[in-house]
Amino acid sequence: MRLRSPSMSELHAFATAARLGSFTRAAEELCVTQGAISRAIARLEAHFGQPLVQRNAHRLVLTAAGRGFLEAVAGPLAAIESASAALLAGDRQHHLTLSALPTLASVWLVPRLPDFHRRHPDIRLDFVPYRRDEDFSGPAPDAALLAGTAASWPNLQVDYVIGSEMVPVCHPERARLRHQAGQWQTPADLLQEPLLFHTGAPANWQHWFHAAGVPNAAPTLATGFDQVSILVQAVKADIGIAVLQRCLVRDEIAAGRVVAPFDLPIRLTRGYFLCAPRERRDHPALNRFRQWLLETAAQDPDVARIRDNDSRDR
Amino acid sequence: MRLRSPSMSELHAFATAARLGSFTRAAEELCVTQGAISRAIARLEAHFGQPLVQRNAHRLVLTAAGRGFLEAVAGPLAAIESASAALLAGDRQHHLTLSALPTLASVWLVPRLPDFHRRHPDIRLDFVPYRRDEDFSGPAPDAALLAGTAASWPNLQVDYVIGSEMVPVCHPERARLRHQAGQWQTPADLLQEPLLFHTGAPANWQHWFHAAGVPNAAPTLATGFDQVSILVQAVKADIGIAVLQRCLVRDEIAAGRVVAPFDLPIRLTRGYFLCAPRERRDHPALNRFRQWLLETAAQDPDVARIRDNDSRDR
DNA sequence: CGCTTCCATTACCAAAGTTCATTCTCGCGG
DNA sequence: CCGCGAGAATGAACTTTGGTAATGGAAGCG
Repeated sequence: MRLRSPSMSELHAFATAARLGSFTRAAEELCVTQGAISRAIARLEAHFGQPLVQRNAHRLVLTAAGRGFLEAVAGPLAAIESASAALLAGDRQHHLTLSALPTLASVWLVPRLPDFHRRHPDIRLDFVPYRRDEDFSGPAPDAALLAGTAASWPNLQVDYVIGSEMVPVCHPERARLRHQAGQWQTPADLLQEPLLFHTGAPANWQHWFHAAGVPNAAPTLATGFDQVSILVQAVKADIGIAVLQRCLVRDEIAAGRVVAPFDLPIRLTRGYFLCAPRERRDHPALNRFRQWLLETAAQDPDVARIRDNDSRDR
Repeated sequence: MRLRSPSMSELHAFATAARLGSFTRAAEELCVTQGAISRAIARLEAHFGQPLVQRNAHRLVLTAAGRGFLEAVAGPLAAIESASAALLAGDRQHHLTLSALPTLASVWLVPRLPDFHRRHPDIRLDFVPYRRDEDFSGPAPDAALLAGTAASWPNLQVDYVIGSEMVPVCHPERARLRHQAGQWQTPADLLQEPLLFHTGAPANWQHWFHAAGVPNAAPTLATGFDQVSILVQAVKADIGIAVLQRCLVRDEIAAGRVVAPFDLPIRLTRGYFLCAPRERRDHPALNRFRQWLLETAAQDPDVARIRDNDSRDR
C-alpha cells in the first residue's frame, strides 16, 4: 500500500521486546509464540534493511538505529493504542454481560478471569446476579453459565463447558478410619454413610451409584444444602460425605482438606453449560468469550464432551 | 496478537480518506484500488464496532467517533511514518544507482519517474553519468539502461525494456510535398532522400529497409550525428529524414512537429535493455525498479518482446 | 561439562488483504 | 421525474502475511 511504516504487529513486537529485553517474554505479554516475535522482528529488520536488535544470548541490545527508532515510535504507538482502546471502550459490542451459578463462578471461573482479561483486554465483562431460569427477555445478561443437560434449554444456544465429572468427597479422617477398618471395599459401601446432597440436584447420588456399578441402589439421603460451598463446609466438618463436580473440589482435594474415595472417572450428562439466546449468535465479544471458555475448560482434566453436537446453531 | 490497534493499512486508509474526503482519491494516493479502501474502512468500523464515516454520496463526513479518532491518531501515525522513512533513508538497500543513455533518459525515463517515486517513495534513485560499456566493476551504478540486443551482454542479467520499434521521421512539409508529388509510394522511395543516421548505429536504415520489404537496399547515408536529440533537431530543420526508436519521437509525432511516413510496425532485435550484474540479482530496490520499469514500458504501445527468455537468471 | 534458556529455522496453515468485475445508490441535469 | 454518472459496496478468487508447532543450535549457568 505504498507505506513506509511496517505493520502494527511488527512494531508492537519490537517495542515490547525492547521494553522487556527478551523475545520470549514479549511473546508472553502479547499472547503469541516466541517464534512469532522472532519472525516479526526479522521482518522489521528486512523491511528497513538493517539490524535493529543485537541478540546477545540472555540479553537483547538495541542497535543505534533500533534505539533511535524505538524512541521515535514508542510514544506514537502508545497513543494509537490508547485512542483505539478508548474507541473500543465506547462500544457496546465489546461489553459482555454474564450471569453464572455462584459456586461455579467463585470456585472455577473467577480464578481464571485474569487470563481472559490478559488475552482480551478490550472486552469488558459485567456480571449480573444469577436468576434461576434466566429468560434473557430483559436486556441483560448476554449469556449465562447454568447447570443442566444439553437438552435443558431447547430454545437457547448451549455449549457444554465443564462439570460433568462427579466425585464423592469426605473428610480425610473418615476415609482413614474406614479404610483402616476395611469397611470401604466397593462403591456400594458408601451407602452406609450419611449422604449429603445438593437440594437442587438430589438425584446426584443415585446417578453416581448407578455409574459406579451399583445399579439399583436406593441411597438414603441425609442432609440437603442449597449451595455447593455449604456442602463443602459440611464435608469439612465431617457431617457426612457428598458427591460433587470434580472441578469444584479439585483444589480442596489437592490441598488434602477433603479426600476422594473411589476416585472413578464418572461422568454424567449433567454439567455446566454456557447458554445464550440464539439472537446473540454473532455477538463478537460473546463469541470470543465462548472460545476462551471452552479452551480453558478443555485444559482442565475434568473434561467430557457429552455429545458431539453440543454446540448447535453455528 | 492481542492488540487494540487496528492494522497500519487500515489506519492509513482511514486517515487518507478522511483528509481527501473520498475513498477513490485516497485509493489513488495510496496506489491501491477503491475497493481496498472501502474494505479497509469497513474492517476498521467492524473492529471498533461503530461507524466512523458517513457516506453521503459525493462527500464523506466523519462521525463524531471518527473525528475524535482521526484527531488522536493522525499525529502519531505521521510520526511513525516519518521515523520509518528516516530509517529507510539510511539504508543502502533502498538506494539505487543507475546510468542510462542520455536520450532515453531525458525523453522517456525522466518523464515517468514521478510515477515511480509516487509508488515507491522509499527508494532513492541516483543517476551517474553514462559510460559506454559500463563494466560494473566500480561500486556504482547498480544497473544501466543500454542499447543493444539481448545477446550483447552475456555476463549481465538483461531485461528488454523498450525501443525495438523503429520509425522513419521527417519534416511535415517534406512529407506533404512528396506525397503531393506522388513520390512516396513505397518504402523504397525513401532511398532517394538524405538519410540521417546515428553514428552509434549506422545499420539502422539498412535494418529498417530490410524489415520494410526492401531486402537488398544499399542505403546511402547522408549525415551522421552522435546523439538522438541532435538527430531530431536535424529532422526538424529538414536536413533529411531519420529512422528512430518510436518511443523517443512519440511526442514529437503526436505534436505534429515531425511526421512518420510509412508508419509500419517494424521491430528490430536491437532495443533498450536494463542490464545489471548477476551479483546484484537480489538487490531489493533494483528488483522493484525493474518491475516498475517493465510494467511502465509494457503500457507503452511500443512494446515488443524480443524473445521469451529475455529475462534470464531469475 | 552437561543443562537450561533463549533465539532461529523449517514446514505448514489460516486468515487478512487485494484485485477485478460487477452492482448499488444517490444527487444532479435534462 | 427520469436517466445518467460518480462514487461506494460487494462477490469471488487469489496472494501475501502472520502465525503455530516442532526442532535445532549456541551461550551462559551451576
